[in-house]
Amino acid sequence: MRLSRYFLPTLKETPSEAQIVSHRLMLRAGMVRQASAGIYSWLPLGFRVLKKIENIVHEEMQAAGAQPVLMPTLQTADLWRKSGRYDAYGPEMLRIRDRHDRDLLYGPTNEEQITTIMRDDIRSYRDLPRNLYHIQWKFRDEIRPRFGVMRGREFLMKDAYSFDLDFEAARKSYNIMFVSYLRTYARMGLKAIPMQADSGPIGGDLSHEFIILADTGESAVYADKRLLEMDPRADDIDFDADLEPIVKQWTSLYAATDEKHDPATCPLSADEMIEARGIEVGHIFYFGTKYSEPLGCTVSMPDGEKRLLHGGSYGIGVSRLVGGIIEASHDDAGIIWPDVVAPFDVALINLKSGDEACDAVANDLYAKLGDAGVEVLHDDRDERAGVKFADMDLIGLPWQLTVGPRGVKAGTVELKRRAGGEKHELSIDSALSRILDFET
RNA sequence: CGGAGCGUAGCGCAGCCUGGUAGCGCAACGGUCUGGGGGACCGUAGGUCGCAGGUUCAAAUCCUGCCGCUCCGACCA
Repeated sequence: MRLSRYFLPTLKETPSEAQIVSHRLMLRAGMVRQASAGIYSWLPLGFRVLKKIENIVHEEMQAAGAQPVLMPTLQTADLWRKSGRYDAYGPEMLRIRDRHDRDLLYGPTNEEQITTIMRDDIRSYRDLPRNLYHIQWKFRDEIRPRFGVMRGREFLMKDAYSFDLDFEAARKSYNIMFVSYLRTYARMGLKAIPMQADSGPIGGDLSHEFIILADTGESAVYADKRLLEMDPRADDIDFDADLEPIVKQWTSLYAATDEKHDPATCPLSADEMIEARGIEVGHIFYFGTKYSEPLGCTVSMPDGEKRLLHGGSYGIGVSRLVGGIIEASHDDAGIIWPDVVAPFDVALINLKSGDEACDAVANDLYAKLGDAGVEVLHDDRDERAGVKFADMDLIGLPWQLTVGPRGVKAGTVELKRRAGGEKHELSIDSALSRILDFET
Protein backbone atom coordinates (compact mmCIF):
# COMPACT_ATOMS: atom_id res chain seq x y z
CA MET A 1 0.00 0.00 0.00
CA ARG A 2 1.28 3.43 -0.91
CA LEU A 3 0.99 5.76 2.03
CA SER A 4 0.41 8.70 -0.29
CA ARG A 5 -2.92 7.12 -1.19
CA TYR A 6 -3.77 5.57 2.15
CA PHE A 7 -6.20 7.11 4.60
CA LEU A 8 -3.98 7.40 7.64
CA PRO A 9 -4.83 10.57 9.57
CA THR A 10 -2.12 10.61 12.23
CA LEU A 11 -2.13 13.26 14.91
CA LYS A 12 0.83 15.02 16.46
CA GLU A 13 -1.15 16.02 19.50
CA THR A 14 -3.42 13.90 21.62
CA PRO A 15 -7.12 14.75 21.54
CA SER A 16 -8.17 15.84 25.01
CA GLU A 17 -10.78 13.12 25.52
CA ALA A 18 -8.18 10.36 25.51
CA GLN A 19 -6.55 9.53 28.81
CA ILE A 20 -5.08 6.05 28.72
CA VAL A 21 -2.20 5.21 26.43
CA SER A 22 -3.95 2.77 24.11
CA HIS A 23 -6.75 5.23 23.46
CA ARG A 24 -4.30 8.07 22.81
CA LEU A 25 -2.20 5.99 20.48
CA MET A 26 -5.18 4.61 18.61
CA LEU A 27 -6.42 8.12 17.93
CA ARG A 28 -2.98 9.46 17.10
CA ALA A 29 -2.17 6.53 14.83
CA GLY A 30 -5.38 7.10 12.91
CA MET A 31 -6.86 3.73 13.85
CA VAL A 32 -10.22 4.83 15.21
CA ARG A 33 -12.40 7.87 15.63
CA GLN A 34 -14.97 8.25 18.32
CA ALA A 35 -18.58 8.42 17.16
CA SER A 36 -20.05 8.95 20.62
CA ALA A 37 -19.31 7.78 24.15
CA GLY A 38 -18.00 4.23 23.93
CA ILE A 39 -18.75 3.90 20.20
CA TYR A 40 -16.04 4.01 17.56
CA SER A 41 -15.50 3.97 13.83
CA TRP A 42 -12.56 1.85 12.74
CA LEU A 43 -10.37 3.50 10.13
CA PRO A 44 -8.28 1.49 7.66
CA LEU A 45 -5.27 0.91 9.91
CA GLY A 46 -7.32 -0.03 12.97
CA PHE A 47 -9.63 -2.17 10.92
CA ARG A 48 -6.68 -4.18 9.63
CA VAL A 49 -5.56 -4.92 13.18
CA LEU A 50 -9.07 -5.87 14.19
CA LYS A 51 -9.23 -8.30 11.26
CA LYS A 52 -5.85 -9.80 12.11
CA ILE A 53 -6.96 -10.51 15.63
CA GLU A 54 -10.25 -11.84 14.37
CA ASN A 55 -8.43 -14.20 12.02
CA ILE A 56 -6.25 -15.57 14.77
CA VAL A 57 -9.29 -16.16 16.94
CA HIS A 58 -11.04 -17.91 14.05
CA GLU A 59 -8.07 -20.16 13.41
CA GLU A 60 -7.58 -21.08 17.04
CA MET A 61 -11.26 -21.69 17.63
CA GLN A 62 -11.52 -23.97 14.66
CA ALA A 63 -8.32 -25.76 15.62
CA ALA A 64 -10.09 -26.51 18.89
CA GLY A 65 -13.11 -27.90 17.10
CA ALA A 66 -15.52 -24.98 17.32
CA GLN A 67 -17.50 -24.03 14.25
CA PRO A 68 -18.11 -20.48 13.03
CA VAL A 69 -21.62 -19.15 12.62
CA LEU A 70 -23.07 -15.66 12.58
CA MET A 71 -26.04 -14.71 14.68
CA PRO A 72 -27.85 -11.38 14.39
CA THR A 73 -27.21 -8.32 16.52
CA LEU A 74 -30.95 -7.75 16.98
CA GLN A 75 -32.95 -10.20 19.05
CA THR A 76 -36.58 -10.34 20.07
CA ALA A 77 -37.57 -9.52 23.60
CA ASP A 78 -39.70 -12.69 23.70
CA LEU A 79 -36.61 -14.83 23.47
CA TRP A 80 -35.14 -13.15 26.50
CA ARG A 81 -38.41 -13.19 28.39
CA LYS A 82 -38.32 -16.98 28.21
CA SER A 83 -34.98 -17.16 29.94
CA GLY A 84 -36.01 -14.48 32.41
CA ARG A 85 -33.16 -12.23 31.45
CA TYR A 86 -35.22 -9.56 29.71
CA ASP A 87 -36.01 -8.09 33.09
CA ALA A 88 -32.94 -9.38 34.89
CA TYR A 89 -30.43 -7.75 32.56
CA GLY A 90 -31.41 -4.26 33.57
CA PRO A 91 -30.59 -0.94 31.95
CA GLU A 92 -27.38 -2.24 30.44
CA MET A 93 -29.50 -3.80 27.73
CA LEU A 94 -30.33 -1.54 24.81
CA ARG A 95 -34.01 -1.95 24.09
CA ILE A 96 -35.52 -1.06 20.75
CA ARG A 97 -39.02 -1.05 19.29
CA ASP A 98 -39.82 -1.78 15.67
CA ARG A 99 -42.60 -0.28 13.51
CA HIS A 100 -45.08 -2.88 14.71
CA ASP A 101 -44.39 -1.94 18.30
CA ARG A 102 -42.59 -5.20 18.94
CA ASP A 103 -39.88 -5.13 21.54
CA LEU A 104 -36.39 -5.91 20.31
CA LEU A 105 -32.99 -5.60 21.85
CA TYR A 106 -29.48 -5.12 20.60
CA GLY A 107 -27.77 -8.29 21.80
CA PRO A 108 -25.33 -8.03 24.68
CA THR A 109 -24.66 -11.77 24.33
CA ASN A 110 -26.26 -14.76 22.61
CA GLU A 111 -26.97 -17.65 24.98
CA GLU A 112 -30.71 -17.58 24.35
CA GLN A 113 -30.31 -17.42 20.62
CA ILE A 114 -27.81 -20.24 20.28
CA THR A 115 -29.76 -22.42 22.70
CA THR A 116 -32.85 -21.96 20.54
CA ILE A 117 -30.90 -22.98 17.46
CA MET A 118 -29.64 -26.11 19.16
CA ARG A 119 -33.07 -26.92 20.55
CA ASP A 120 -34.68 -26.72 17.13
CA ASP A 121 -32.11 -28.72 15.24
CA ILE A 122 -30.39 -31.12 17.58
CA ARG A 123 -32.42 -34.20 18.45
CA SER A 124 -30.10 -36.98 19.48
CA TYR A 125 -27.37 -37.60 22.01
CA ARG A 126 -25.41 -38.72 18.96
CA ASP A 127 -25.27 -35.11 17.76
CA LEU A 128 -23.15 -34.05 20.71
CA PRO A 129 -20.88 -32.48 21.64
CA ARG A 130 -21.18 -29.26 19.68
CA ASN A 131 -19.39 -25.96 19.96
CA LEU A 132 -20.55 -23.04 17.83
CA TYR A 133 -19.15 -19.55 17.95
CA HIS A 134 -19.39 -16.25 16.22
CA ILE A 135 -17.56 -12.97 16.16
CA GLN A 136 -20.19 -10.31 16.26
CA TRP A 137 -20.79 -6.80 17.54
CA LYS A 138 -22.34 -6.59 20.94
CA PHE A 139 -23.98 -3.70 22.71
CA ARG A 140 -23.94 -3.10 26.43
CA ASP A 141 -25.13 0.24 27.64
CA GLU A 142 -22.36 0.62 30.19
CA ILE A 143 -22.91 3.04 33.02
CA ARG A 144 -19.60 4.58 32.23
CA PRO A 145 -17.85 3.71 29.01
CA ARG A 146 -14.18 4.65 29.16
CA PHE A 147 -10.65 3.80 28.12
CA GLY A 148 -11.43 3.97 24.41
CA VAL A 149 -12.13 0.58 22.89
CA MET A 150 -11.26 -1.11 26.17
CA ARG A 151 -14.68 -0.45 27.58
CA GLY A 152 -16.92 0.55 24.74
CA ARG A 153 -20.65 0.24 24.61
CA GLU A 154 -20.50 -1.32 21.17
CA PHE A 155 -17.71 -3.87 20.94
CA LEU A 156 -16.63 -6.87 18.92
CA MET A 157 -16.69 -10.13 20.82
CA LYS A 158 -16.04 -13.72 20.02
CA ASP A 159 -18.53 -15.83 21.89
CA ALA A 160 -18.54 -19.61 21.72
CA TYR A 161 -21.18 -21.91 23.14
CA SER A 162 -20.71 -25.57 23.95
CA PHE A 163 -23.45 -28.15 24.34
CA ASP A 164 -22.98 -31.48 26.06
CA LEU A 165 -24.95 -34.33 27.58
CA ASP A 166 -23.78 -33.99 31.14
CA PHE A 167 -21.38 -32.23 33.47
CA GLU A 168 -18.44 -34.50 32.77
CA ALA A 169 -18.73 -33.97 29.02
CA ALA A 170 -19.22 -30.25 29.54
CA ARG A 171 -16.05 -30.15 31.59
CA LYS A 172 -14.18 -31.59 28.63
CA SER A 173 -15.58 -28.88 26.40
CA TYR A 174 -14.61 -26.33 29.02
CA ASN A 175 -11.06 -27.66 29.18
CA ILE A 176 -10.71 -27.48 25.42
CA MET A 177 -11.63 -23.80 25.49
CA PHE A 178 -9.35 -23.21 28.47
CA VAL A 179 -6.33 -24.57 26.65
CA SER A 180 -7.34 -22.97 23.36
CA TYR A 181 -7.54 -19.56 25.03
CA LEU A 182 -4.05 -19.84 26.47
CA ARG A 183 -2.72 -20.62 23.03
CA THR A 184 -4.71 -17.87 21.35
CA TYR A 185 -3.35 -15.14 23.59
CA ALA A 186 0.17 -16.51 23.45
CA ARG A 187 0.02 -16.42 19.69
CA MET A 188 -0.74 -12.70 19.83
CA GLY A 189 2.36 -12.15 21.91
CA LEU A 190 0.40 -11.76 25.12
CA LYS A 191 1.04 -13.33 28.47
CA ALA A 192 -2.40 -14.34 29.67
CA ILE A 193 -3.03 -15.71 33.11
CA PRO A 194 -6.20 -17.65 33.88
CA MET A 195 -7.80 -16.72 37.16
CA GLN A 196 -10.68 -18.31 38.88
CA ALA A 197 -13.76 -16.11 38.66
CA ASP A 198 -17.14 -16.00 40.28
CA SER A 199 -19.24 -18.59 38.56
CA GLY A 200 -22.57 -17.14 39.58
CA PRO A 201 -25.56 -19.12 40.78
CA ILE A 202 -24.37 -22.42 39.29
CA GLY A 203 -21.43 -22.68 41.62
CA GLY A 204 -18.50 -24.98 41.06
CA ASP A 205 -15.06 -24.01 39.92
CA LEU A 206 -15.72 -23.80 36.20
CA SER A 207 -15.28 -20.13 35.50
CA HIS A 208 -12.07 -18.39 34.62
CA GLU A 209 -11.08 -14.95 33.54
CA PHE A 210 -8.07 -14.52 31.30
CA ILE A 211 -6.00 -11.55 32.29
CA ILE A 212 -3.16 -10.13 30.25
CA LEU A 213 -0.40 -8.25 32.01
CA ALA A 214 0.10 -4.59 31.20
CA ASP A 215 1.47 -1.82 33.39
CA THR A 216 -1.62 0.27 32.76
CA GLY A 217 -4.10 -2.53 33.47
CA GLU A 218 -7.27 -1.80 35.40
CA SER A 219 -6.78 -4.19 38.26
CA ALA A 220 -3.89 -5.38 40.32
CA VAL A 221 -2.89 -8.98 39.84
CA TYR A 222 -1.01 -11.33 42.13
CA ALA A 223 0.32 -14.51 40.64
CA ASP A 224 2.82 -17.29 41.03
CA LYS A 225 5.99 -16.43 39.11
CA ARG A 226 6.03 -19.86 37.53
CA LEU A 227 2.94 -18.94 35.53
CA LEU A 228 5.02 -16.50 33.52
CA GLU A 229 7.48 -19.18 32.53
CA MET A 230 4.86 -21.56 31.20
CA ASP A 231 4.47 -21.52 27.42
CA PRO A 232 1.09 -22.78 26.26
CA ARG A 233 2.35 -23.10 22.72
CA ALA A 234 5.37 -25.23 23.60
CA ASP A 235 3.66 -28.55 22.90
CA ASP A 236 1.38 -29.73 20.17
CA ILE A 237 -2.04 -30.13 21.64
CA ASP A 238 -4.38 -32.94 20.81
CA PHE A 239 -7.78 -31.49 21.61
CA ASP A 240 -9.29 -34.97 21.59
CA ALA A 241 -7.04 -36.08 24.41
CA ASP A 242 -7.71 -35.57 28.12
CA LEU A 243 -6.75 -31.96 28.79
CA GLU A 244 -7.44 -32.07 32.51
CA PRO A 245 -3.73 -32.44 33.41
CA ILE A 246 -2.85 -29.31 31.44
CA VAL A 247 -5.67 -27.33 33.00
CA LYS A 248 -4.62 -28.54 36.46
CA GLN A 249 -1.07 -27.48 35.75
CA TRP A 250 -2.26 -23.92 35.25
CA THR A 251 -5.01 -23.74 37.83
CA SER A 252 -2.96 -25.26 40.62
CA LEU A 253 -0.71 -22.21 40.70
CA TYR A 254 -1.83 -19.18 42.63
CA ALA A 255 -3.31 -16.27 40.70
CA ALA A 256 -5.79 -13.66 41.89
CA THR A 257 -6.98 -10.18 41.12
CA ASP A 258 -6.95 -7.63 43.90
CA GLU A 259 -10.60 -8.28 44.80
CA LYS A 260 -9.79 -11.87 45.63
CA HIS A 261 -6.22 -11.60 46.77
CA ASP A 262 -5.76 -11.85 50.50
CA PRO A 263 -2.17 -11.49 51.73
CA ALA A 264 -3.12 -13.40 54.86
CA THR A 265 -4.08 -16.57 53.02
CA CYS A 266 -1.82 -16.23 49.99
CA PRO A 267 0.51 -19.25 49.94
CA LEU A 268 3.30 -17.46 48.13
CA SER A 269 6.26 -15.66 49.58
CA ALA A 270 7.12 -12.27 48.14
CA ASP A 271 9.85 -13.59 45.87
CA GLU A 272 7.66 -16.37 44.52
CA MET A 273 5.02 -13.91 43.46
CA ILE A 274 4.64 -11.27 40.81
CA GLU A 275 2.58 -8.21 41.48
CA ALA A 276 1.42 -6.67 38.26
CA ARG A 277 -1.52 -5.04 36.62
CA GLY A 278 -3.87 -6.77 34.26
CA ILE A 279 -6.66 -6.43 31.73
CA GLU A 280 -9.41 -8.98 31.35
CA VAL A 281 -9.54 -10.15 27.75
CA GLY A 282 -11.55 -13.32 28.07
CA HIS A 283 -13.98 -15.11 30.29
CA ILE A 284 -15.17 -18.70 30.12
CA PHE A 285 -17.81 -20.42 32.15
CA TYR A 286 -19.94 -23.46 32.51
CA PHE A 287 -23.59 -22.76 33.27
CA GLY A 288 -25.19 -26.20 33.15
CA THR A 289 -28.85 -26.22 32.21
CA LYS A 290 -29.46 -22.56 32.97
CA TYR A 291 -30.68 -21.86 29.43
CA SER A 292 -31.60 -25.33 28.16
CA GLU A 293 -34.17 -25.70 30.89
CA PRO A 294 -36.30 -22.59 30.31
CA LEU A 295 -35.90 -22.88 26.55
CA GLY A 296 -36.55 -26.62 26.45
CA CYS A 297 -33.33 -27.67 24.80
CA THR A 298 -33.17 -31.46 25.03
CA VAL A 299 -31.99 -34.50 23.10
CA SER A 300 -33.19 -38.09 23.10
CA MET A 301 -31.07 -40.63 24.92
CA PRO A 302 -30.69 -44.28 23.87
CA ASP A 303 -33.52 -45.28 26.17
CA GLY A 304 -35.81 -42.59 24.82
CA GLU A 305 -35.36 -40.29 27.79
CA LYS A 306 -35.18 -36.57 27.00
CA ARG A 307 -32.11 -35.00 28.52
CA LEU A 308 -31.41 -31.28 29.05
CA LEU A 309 -28.17 -30.10 27.52
CA HIS A 310 -25.32 -28.72 29.60
CA GLY A 311 -23.92 -25.53 28.27
CA GLY A 312 -20.90 -23.30 28.59
CA SER A 313 -20.03 -19.99 27.03
CA TYR A 314 -16.65 -18.58 26.18
CA GLY A 315 -15.93 -14.96 25.38
CA ILE A 316 -12.96 -13.11 23.95
CA GLY A 317 -13.06 -9.33 23.69
CA VAL A 318 -11.76 -8.90 20.17
CA SER A 319 -11.96 -5.12 19.94
CA ARG A 320 -10.74 -4.82 23.51
CA LEU A 321 -7.69 -6.86 22.56
CA VAL A 322 -6.64 -4.14 20.12
CA GLY A 323 -6.37 -1.74 23.03
CA GLY A 324 -5.02 -4.42 25.33
CA ILE A 325 -2.16 -5.30 23.01
CA ILE A 326 -1.21 -1.63 22.76
CA GLU A 327 -1.31 -1.29 26.53
CA ALA A 328 1.05 -4.24 26.76
CA SER A 329 3.30 -3.17 23.91
CA HIS A 330 4.23 0.46 23.32
CA ASP A 331 6.87 3.05 24.13
CA ASP A 332 7.09 6.83 24.17
CA ALA A 333 7.18 7.02 20.40
CA GLY A 334 4.13 4.89 19.77
CA ILE A 335 2.78 1.41 19.27
CA ILE A 336 4.97 -1.68 18.98
CA TRP A 337 2.88 -4.31 17.24
CA PRO A 338 3.59 -7.97 17.81
CA ASP A 339 4.33 -9.40 14.35
CA VAL A 340 1.18 -11.47 13.99
CA VAL A 341 -1.30 -8.66 14.60
CA ALA A 342 0.61 -5.79 12.95
CA PRO A 343 -1.50 -4.02 10.32
CA PHE A 344 1.44 -4.28 7.92
CA ASP A 345 4.69 -6.20 8.27
CA VAL A 346 7.07 -3.59 6.92
CA ALA A 347 7.24 0.19 6.81
CA LEU A 348 9.17 0.99 3.66
CA ILE A 349 10.41 4.55 4.02
CA ASN A 350 11.57 6.39 0.94
CA LEU A 351 13.41 9.38 2.36
CA LYS A 352 13.58 11.19 -0.94
CA SER A 353 10.47 10.46 -2.86
CA GLY A 354 10.87 11.82 -6.37
CA ASP A 355 14.58 11.06 -6.53
CA GLU A 356 15.08 8.66 -9.38
CA ALA A 357 17.59 6.38 -7.66
CA CYS A 358 15.67 6.25 -4.37
CA ASP A 359 12.36 5.64 -6.11
CA ALA A 360 13.87 2.80 -8.13
CA VAL A 361 15.25 1.05 -5.06
CA ALA A 362 12.10 1.59 -3.02
CA ASN A 363 9.78 0.44 -5.77
CA ASP A 364 11.89 -2.62 -6.37
CA LEU A 365 11.86 -3.54 -2.68
CA TYR A 366 8.13 -2.92 -2.54
CA ALA A 367 7.51 -5.24 -5.47
CA LYS A 368 9.79 -8.01 -4.21
CA LEU A 369 8.36 -7.98 -0.71
CA GLY A 370 4.84 -7.87 -2.05
CA ASP A 371 5.51 -10.81 -4.38
CA ALA A 372 6.70 -12.80 -1.38
CA GLY A 373 3.44 -12.11 0.43
CA VAL A 374 4.89 -9.58 2.86
CA GLU A 375 2.53 -6.69 3.62
CA VAL A 376 4.27 -3.39 3.08
CA LEU A 377 3.22 0.16 3.81
CA HIS A 378 5.32 2.24 1.47
CA ASP A 379 5.85 5.80 2.65
CA ASP A 380 6.23 7.49 -0.71
CA ARG A 381 5.05 10.87 0.53
CA ASP A 382 7.00 14.02 -0.10
CA GLU A 383 7.62 14.67 3.58
CA ARG A 384 10.68 15.35 5.66
CA ALA A 385 12.56 12.42 7.11
CA GLY A 386 11.57 13.30 10.66
CA VAL A 387 7.88 13.26 9.84
CA LYS A 388 8.17 9.85 8.22
CA PHE A 389 10.15 8.29 11.03
CA ALA A 390 7.83 9.75 13.63
CA ASP A 391 4.73 8.49 11.84
CA MET A 392 6.17 5.04 11.36
CA ASP A 393 7.30 4.77 14.97
CA LEU A 394 3.83 5.88 15.96
CA ILE A 395 1.96 3.25 13.98
CA GLY A 396 4.49 0.68 15.11
CA LEU A 397 5.00 -1.69 12.20
CA PRO A 398 7.53 -4.42 13.13
CA TRP A 399 10.13 -3.51 10.48
CA GLN A 400 11.29 -0.17 9.15
CA LEU A 401 13.18 -0.35 5.90
CA THR A 402 14.66 3.00 5.03
CA VAL A 403 15.81 3.96 1.57
CA GLY A 404 17.73 7.24 1.35
CA PRO A 405 20.04 8.96 -1.08
CA ARG A 406 23.08 8.41 1.12
CA GLY A 407 22.57 4.68 1.38
CA VAL A 408 21.49 4.19 -2.20
CA LYS A 409 24.76 5.70 -3.37
CA ALA A 410 26.60 3.11 -1.27
CA GLY A 411 24.22 0.33 -2.22
CA THR A 412 22.74 0.01 1.25
CA VAL A 413 19.47 0.50 3.07
CA GLU A 414 18.74 0.71 6.76
CA LEU A 415 16.74 -1.95 8.51
CA LYS A 416 15.26 -1.18 11.89
CA ARG A 417 13.33 -3.42 14.20
CA ARG A 418 10.60 -1.36 15.88
CA ALA A 419 10.74 -3.46 19.03
CA GLY A 420 14.16 -2.85 20.51
CA GLY A 421 15.02 -0.23 17.94
CA GLU A 422 18.29 -1.70 16.71
CA LYS A 423 19.29 -0.47 13.26
CA HIS A 424 21.56 -2.01 10.67
CA GLU A 425 23.01 -0.68 7.44
CA LEU A 426 22.71 -3.61 5.06
CA SER A 427 23.10 -4.27 1.41
CA ILE A 428 19.76 -4.18 -0.34
CA ASP A 429 19.77 -7.92 -0.89
CA SER A 430 20.67 -8.86 2.64
CA ALA A 431 18.06 -6.51 4.09
CA LEU A 432 15.53 -8.13 1.81
CA SER A 433 16.51 -11.64 2.72
CA ARG A 434 16.56 -10.83 6.40
CA ILE A 435 12.92 -9.73 6.22
CA LEU A 436 11.91 -12.61 3.99
CA ASP A 437 13.62 -15.16 6.25
CA PHE A 438 11.65 -13.81 9.17
CA GLU A 439 8.31 -13.27 7.56
CA THR A 440 7.97 -16.25 5.27
C1' C B 1 -26.12 6.42 39.52
C1' G B 2 -23.02 9.71 43.35
C1' G B 3 -18.83 13.26 42.98
C1' A B 4 -15.64 16.58 39.82
C1' G B 5 -14.45 19.06 35.35
C1' C B 6 -14.71 20.53 30.34
C1' G B 7 -17.27 22.36 25.54
C1' U B 8 -13.93 28.88 21.70
C1' A B 9 -10.86 27.20 13.80
C1' G B 10 -9.21 20.18 11.90
C1' C B 11 -6.07 19.29 16.77
C1' G B 12 -3.98 21.44 21.46
C1' C B 13 -5.22 25.76 24.12
C1' A B 14 -5.70 31.32 25.89
C1' G B 15 -9.58 34.96 26.48
C1' C B 16 -14.52 34.49 30.86
C1' C B 17 -13.11 36.41 37.26
C1' U B 18 -13.55 42.58 35.99
C1' G B 19 -19.31 42.50 29.54
C1' G B 20 -17.32 46.55 24.49
C1' U B 21 -18.08 42.12 19.01
C1' A B 22 -12.21 36.59 19.14
C1' G B 23 -6.57 35.25 19.66
C1' C B 24 -1.94 31.84 20.04
C1' G B 25 0.70 27.20 18.61
C1' C B 26 0.32 23.06 15.40
C1' A B 27 -2.14 21.26 11.04
C1' A B 28 -4.26 22.99 5.98
C1' C B 29 -3.54 25.96 1.30
C1' G B 30 0.10 29.08 -2.12
C1' G B 31 5.27 30.31 -2.51
C1' U B 32 10.80 30.46 -1.45
C1' C B 33 14.70 28.00 0.86
C1' U B 34 15.77 23.34 2.90
C1' G B 35 16.35 17.89 2.95
C1' G B 36 18.58 11.13 7.35
C1' G B 37 14.40 12.03 13.36
C1' G B 38 7.73 16.18 13.58
C1' G B 39 12.89 22.39 9.64
C1' A B 40 12.79 27.97 8.47
C1' C B 41 10.67 32.28 6.26
C1' C B 42 6.68 35.02 3.52
C1' G B 43 1.65 34.94 2.44
C1' U B 44 -3.64 32.88 2.43
C1' A B 45 -7.89 30.71 4.19
C1' G B 46 -10.68 28.90 8.11
C1' G B 47 -15.28 30.61 13.88
C1' U B 48 -23.61 29.55 14.51
C1' C B 49 -17.53 30.86 20.90
C1' G B 50 -22.15 23.21 22.30
C1' C B 51 -27.80 24.54 21.99
C1' A B 52 -31.97 27.47 23.75
C1' G B 53 -33.77 31.28 26.63
C1' G B 54 -32.87 35.52 29.89
C1' U B 55 -30.28 40.19 31.88
C1' U B 56 -28.00 44.46 29.29
C1' C B 57 -27.29 49.98 24.95
C1' A B 58 -23.88 45.75 24.31
C1' A B 59 -22.79 38.64 26.07
C1' A B 60 -17.53 33.85 24.38
C1' U B 61 -17.73 36.60 29.14
C1' C B 62 -23.25 37.34 33.82
C1' C B 63 -28.00 34.13 34.97
C1' U B 64 -31.34 29.72 33.91
C1' G B 65 -32.38 25.26 31.42
C1' C B 66 -30.89 21.51 28.09
C1' C B 67 -27.29 18.58 25.19
C1' G B 68 -22.52 16.44 24.58
C1' C B 69 -17.72 14.75 26.27
C1' U B 70 -14.03 13.41 30.03
C1' C B 71 -12.20 12.01 34.87
C1' C B 72 -12.84 9.57 40.09
C1' G B 73 -16.11 5.89 42.57
C1' A B 74 -19.79 1.44 42.71
C1' C B 75 -20.66 -2.52 38.08
C1' C B 76 -18.67 -5.23 33.35
C1' A B 77 -15.87 -8.94 27.10
